[in-house]
Amino acid sequence: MALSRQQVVTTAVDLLRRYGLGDLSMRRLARELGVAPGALYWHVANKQELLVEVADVLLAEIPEPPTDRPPAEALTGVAVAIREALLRVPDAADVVALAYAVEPGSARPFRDLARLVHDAGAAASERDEVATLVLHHILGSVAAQQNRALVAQVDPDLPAPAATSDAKAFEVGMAVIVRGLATGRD
Amino acid sequence: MALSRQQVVTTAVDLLRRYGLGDLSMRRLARELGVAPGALYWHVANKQELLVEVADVLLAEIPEPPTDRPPAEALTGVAVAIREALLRVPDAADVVALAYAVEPGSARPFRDLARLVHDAGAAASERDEVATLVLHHILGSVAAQQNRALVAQVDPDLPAPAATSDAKAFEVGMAVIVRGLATGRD
DNA sequence: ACCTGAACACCGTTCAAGT
DNA sequence: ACCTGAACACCGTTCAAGT
Repeated sequence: MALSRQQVVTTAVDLLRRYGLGDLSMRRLARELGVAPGALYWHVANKQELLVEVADVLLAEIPEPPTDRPPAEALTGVAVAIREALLRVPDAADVVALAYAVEPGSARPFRDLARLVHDAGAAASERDEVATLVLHHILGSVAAQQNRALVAQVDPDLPAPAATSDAKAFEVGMAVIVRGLATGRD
Repeated sequence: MALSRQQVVTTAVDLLRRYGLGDLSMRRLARELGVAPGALYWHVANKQELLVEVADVLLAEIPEPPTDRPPAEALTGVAVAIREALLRVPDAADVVALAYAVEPGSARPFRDLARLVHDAGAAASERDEVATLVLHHILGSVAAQQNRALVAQVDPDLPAPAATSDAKAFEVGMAVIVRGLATGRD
């Protein structure tokens, strides 16, 4: 049966999940699908477009935030949930950052962030800016942890990964943001 | 005369500044230096090590913060200065993020950030965590703006770059952080 | 409509051999 | 000590030609 765009994207996500961005090449993907490399370009314009599609799949899998908690707590909750979801996929931070450059704010988790930032007390005029700050904190935290793991594979004379202290550091940052929000309310 | 490690790094920085990360290949660098690709590997272990060296050069060029301003203002000042310095070099955010994974907190501008975060009222126990938050905000902001410019080259049917609104958004984020810091003081 | 074969113009890295 | 030549195992993308 004929190859489909869906199939290409799904297999790409699978490859990313299993081996990381370094092994997600158009040629490797074609091999995985039992097809010549050129065939992919009938379904997808180029690799960048494919990666945006991959990022959309990853973001769509992030659970929606519960609605029964106070706003500040809920905001930290989604931020942590997004962070943990991305941490599970190798190089997810890089892939999502690229997608975010192409279509900023279009993914659902971003819109969740913006809404909760507003509920947590931000002025309407600052909603998107603060949501972006939270997003940068998430992506930066995930990228740092994932890149550190990647570097440690090659260069094993570095400080231990210490994932729990990364999580702690992330929450300290979120607490500062939440406090800054509440203070800004008028 | 023989090639030196310094020369390799300096030429790499030059290539990055002029053409971006996409044209900073070991082979292109060797050509620029009038040498065979293999020669580079006598001076540098691999490309990753070279990029860390390149990042160190970029960070070393960032001016030191003035000491005559109130701490909160000085903190925002360095953050803006680091952001502007990195914005001038294509793909600087990616390069610095990689270096940060290898040697977190070793570069001088990072230490400046941590010191000013402390002066601005953070508990000593939260100093590095908040400095990291500021760093993520800087790198995220720079990466978003630079990747957006890069994408616009290929895909010219997107919203205009709007660099000034990026700068505004960055300062809104810094204001939230600074407020969150002051509130946390005891 | 969908895919293959083959090419084009590249990569990072290694390593025997030269000077 | 420092570098070349040549190779190894790859890339992303294009495009005539096939079915």
